[in-house]
Amino acid sequence: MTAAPARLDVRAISRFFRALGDDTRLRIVALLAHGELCVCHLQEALDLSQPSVSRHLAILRSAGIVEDRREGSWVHYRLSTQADPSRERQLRELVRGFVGRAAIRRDVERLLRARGPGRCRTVE
Amino acid sequence: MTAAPARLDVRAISRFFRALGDDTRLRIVALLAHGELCVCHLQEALDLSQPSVSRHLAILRSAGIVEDRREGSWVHYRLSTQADPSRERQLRELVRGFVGRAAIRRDVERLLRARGPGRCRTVE
DNA sequence: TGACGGCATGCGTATATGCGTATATGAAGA
DNA sequence: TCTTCATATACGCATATACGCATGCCGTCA
Repeated sequence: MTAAPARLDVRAISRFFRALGDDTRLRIVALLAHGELCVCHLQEALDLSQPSVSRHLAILRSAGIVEDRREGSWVHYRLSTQADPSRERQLRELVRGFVGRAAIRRDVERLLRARGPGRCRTVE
Repeated sequence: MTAAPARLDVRAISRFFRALGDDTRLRIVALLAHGELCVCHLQEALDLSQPSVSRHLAILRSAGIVEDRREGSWVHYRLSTQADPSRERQLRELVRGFVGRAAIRRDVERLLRARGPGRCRTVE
């Protein structure tokens, strides 16, 4: 009945899309579509500075697109399940459009070459 | 084989999402989900200045989300069919999440109250 | 406890974006 | 042609965002 929730509704949706409206963050989502990754792996796959990766992850997190999980020194990020079914479908559709595509193949190759699908530096 | 198309690919997708990452533009998409509308109707439904509406429409147009059609003095906008099937599903999913929701009901009411579903000022 | 590593954040700067005002464009009519 | 109306765009300003650099925080381990 009130107008407040409607506006908040739109704002949450626009924030969702705005978070996805950036090349780097799309590449992050594409990488996380392959599974959980720690920040250091993302950093190497994306070939970006650590603060840059961290901030992009913060934006994705505040938009509810990713979740983090601490394990020792490392923080692992993964795509989070969307509470709103519509947004869940949006995200799945995006991921579906990415996986296997050439768009971010280079990132995935760099990821695998640098570290492999295992854990962080401890594995070496 | 080249890296260029991949990067362009990501850029086109990010531009698509960035265009949707704004409250006003989401409201426009929601209104256009009901059918074709001219700029003056959008302006009244959104209660925004004419240049503002025009600029947002230009952004949506350059992102390939809307198309325009000139009819006399008026320009009618409608949601455009996406060439990429994934983006087509994205857009449909967004629209589906909007229609009938409270989020933009106020806009639609204002639209109908001001002009009705017919043509522009000529009808008066 | 002190050193180190992984990650987050504060800060300054460059750039991008949104909005209001004024103006240009383009079509229709007097 | 001159005017008017609908729409688009140029410009200036305020704000938001992205990035590099430095630093802070918090775990682990010696």
